[in-house]
Amino acid sequence: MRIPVTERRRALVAAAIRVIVRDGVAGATTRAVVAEAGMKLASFHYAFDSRDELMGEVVAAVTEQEGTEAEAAFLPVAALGDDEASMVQVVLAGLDRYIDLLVADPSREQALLELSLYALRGGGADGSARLQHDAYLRVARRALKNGAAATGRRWTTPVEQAARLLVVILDGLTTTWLADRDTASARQSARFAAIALARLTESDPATPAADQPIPPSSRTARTEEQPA
Amino acid sequence: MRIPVTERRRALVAAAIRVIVRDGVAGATTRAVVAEAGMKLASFHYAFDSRDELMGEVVAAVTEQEGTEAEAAFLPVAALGDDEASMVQVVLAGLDRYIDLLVADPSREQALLELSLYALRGGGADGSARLQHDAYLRVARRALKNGAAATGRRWTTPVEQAARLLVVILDGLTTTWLADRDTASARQSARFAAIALARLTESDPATPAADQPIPPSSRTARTEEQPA
DNA sequence: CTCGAAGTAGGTCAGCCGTCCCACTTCGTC
DNA sequence: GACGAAGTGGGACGGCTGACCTACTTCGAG
Repeated sequence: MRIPVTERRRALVAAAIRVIVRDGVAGATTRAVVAEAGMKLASFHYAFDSRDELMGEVVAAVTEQEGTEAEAAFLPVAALGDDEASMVQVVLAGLDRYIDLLVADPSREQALLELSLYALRGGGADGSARLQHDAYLRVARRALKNGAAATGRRWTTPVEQAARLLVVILDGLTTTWLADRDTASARQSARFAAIALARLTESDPATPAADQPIPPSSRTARTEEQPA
Repeated sequence: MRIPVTERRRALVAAAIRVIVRDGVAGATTRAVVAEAGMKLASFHYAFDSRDELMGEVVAAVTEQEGTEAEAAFLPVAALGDDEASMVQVVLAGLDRYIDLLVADPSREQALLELSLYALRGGGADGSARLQHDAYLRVARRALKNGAAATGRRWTTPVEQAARLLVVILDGLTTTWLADRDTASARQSARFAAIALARLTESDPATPAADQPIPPSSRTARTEEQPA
């Protein structure tokens, strides 16, 4: 089969991610990756100079796709009232949606963690671990801004700090759930975290509703979509 | 040199931990470990049946020693008043002390994370990852109980839930700081977390002070020991 | 002193790793 | 249809891995 280099690189990165999810970073040998991609070993070194180069692209690709997924988990918040309880619901809905993702595909999140540690140990020569973290921070900041806007509230603390706290919570929820697989407890922890985050907001007198005016009482809860 | 097997095992486990801290789990080959321990390869297979057996003991040893360290970080809390602010100080002092540990020896905490993921992937045939997590939970529960007792407060939420939240926070602080190395932000996150945890307590009318009666106003703050 | 057990030394084994290489085929271009 | 470039095939390389094996030394008990 004749495949242009660009597409072959893409296919190899995708195959590498699949292997890493299945067997871990240590299992992602050049042979395992090309086998997963249905290629020959020579094709690998035709598309990439080295395994490290492949892993670098893997980290980048995974970071990007994780960012968009996390964004999807946190973005679709229905506008609610501007009381603190509504803010709790908004944050909790996002956290619960993230836990859904985590429970649905645990080995994926574990692979992400392994990749972070790999990047941290200088695997990605540049500070790719830092880039990964920054991407999460950016998503968290946007999500928190949107959440506040949707409930007509504002942050009483710099959004950067709140966003970092959200990342801390997300990371903690992940590693802890991976260790004990206790979904109910994870949701309980998420509830506490949501309350804590919501307390960092107050009703915003300037913008009582979101940008576009929304009937303030019609669309209510509906955050109970039987999580597990 | 003639060394009894038991002690040789201990020495090899210690050497393995040192290698893992320095080069990661992947770098902990049998040869690297025996070189670190100043032994010959044959001595390794005389003391251990396989590398997996070694790694099992490494995980167990690290779990235990981490537990005692975390306990040391959280235990020495001076008794304070029974208001919420005091409770915040107590929790924050523990978190700050943990961050001190983290900043002082980052590669150690990273090694711990790598070992967790290794154990998670069935490296430790039994659920050794679960055991690790349970050990942390136990320490967290004890620390929170002591903290409440020292300030004459009680938990309005089951201590198990609060302890799990503390573990979530600890894990999150660790992974996040490892990614961005932003100590000031980490302490800021810890402050939010401490406030959130302290809110889960209330003044306990039954025991206005700790077990031993302590002058309720004399010893105050002293939690500002210039952290970093 | 003797003798078996405990521990040591050094070499060897098959297997997997990343990387490289050269002969081959397929393609686009003139 | 010729020809150089782009891409493929299969094998080979040295190096490192975990594991093993046999000869040797040292110890403690009798």
